[in-house]
Amino acid sequence: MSQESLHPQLSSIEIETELKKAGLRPTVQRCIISDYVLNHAEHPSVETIKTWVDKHYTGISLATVYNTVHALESAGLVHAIRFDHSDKVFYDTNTTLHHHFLDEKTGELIDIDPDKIEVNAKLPEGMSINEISVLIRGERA
Amino acid sequence: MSQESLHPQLSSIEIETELKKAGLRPTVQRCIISDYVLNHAEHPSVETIKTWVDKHYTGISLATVYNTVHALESAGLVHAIRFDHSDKVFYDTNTTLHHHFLDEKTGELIDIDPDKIEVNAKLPEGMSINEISVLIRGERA
DNA sequence: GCATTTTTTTAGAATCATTCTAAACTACCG
DNA sequence: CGGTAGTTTAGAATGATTCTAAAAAAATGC
Ligand SMILES: [Mn+2]
Ligand SMILES: [Mn+2]
Ligand SMILES: [Zn+2]
Ligand SMILES: [Zn+2]
Repeated sequence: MSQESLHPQLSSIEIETELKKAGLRPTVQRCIISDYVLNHAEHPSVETIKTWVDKHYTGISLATVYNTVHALESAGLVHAIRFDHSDKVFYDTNTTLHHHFLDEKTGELIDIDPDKIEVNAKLPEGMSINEISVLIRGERA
Repeated sequence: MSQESLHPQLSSIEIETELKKAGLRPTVQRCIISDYVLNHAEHPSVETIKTWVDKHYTGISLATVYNTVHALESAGLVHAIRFDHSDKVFYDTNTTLHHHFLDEKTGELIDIDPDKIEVNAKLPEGMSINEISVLIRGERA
């Protein structure tokens, strides 16, 4: 199974649809940012997004990048995640439960399908589980 | 097995010893802060530490709290950790590999002994594992 | 002990990520 | 059109953290 199967990419047309569905006007800025975040990036930070946007377009403000990721988050299209190795927030396109592999050499963060990781927890009495997330640190050949 | 068994507490005397062993002078400020962090707190943030310190002593600066947790971190006596639910760094006294349970009601973060959680990962070719950490979100009765 | 040197502490400034504000702009609607 | 609501924007504000440079304390050497 390829990596992409975890991240079904939306076409540019579908971006507009998703934005509208979420009650957001598909403005030119939102479409550009959302297309990058939802279709082309993996776990980007706001800085990553802004850098990409600046390289490909002109005049999109940092405030709009923040506004847009917040809007996408409220719409449930991305999740905000944090890791020990950075003080930045990363945005995860994959909003279904999954795990992560952090390549400690490159800093790359890779999704791991939940059925690739089996977790068996014997918790103390009275602890109920809502969600389990696993972070594996390692290296890729 | 009690929670404490995961966090062998050092006596106040041992704090001085640990600081010296790490090449740090056991100054009064460092002893106070380190005793709180290593013996009495669990996963405190700098804010938590400063608040506690201010309540029990006078004239210890925020800069010294930062300096001290950084010194403890360099000495390997604590680990810095971050979670999705907060933009603050938390300091973990338990420097051996272990997992965490986050009580989503109270925000409390509880250590889970690694032999209470079994993880079985089938990673793609070429990914080697250095470390696995599990975060369980849920509620305590 | 006292002078010298080194380490530590400190207040406040600086930085960095993020959020807020308020004004300019754009889209939609009657 | 003209009004209204939604959006973008620059820059200010905030909050966590780091830096700076000077004062204080501790160690060292006579
Ligand atoms: Mn990034
Ligand atoms: Mn705290
Ligand atoms: Zn992911
Ligand atoms: Zn812990």
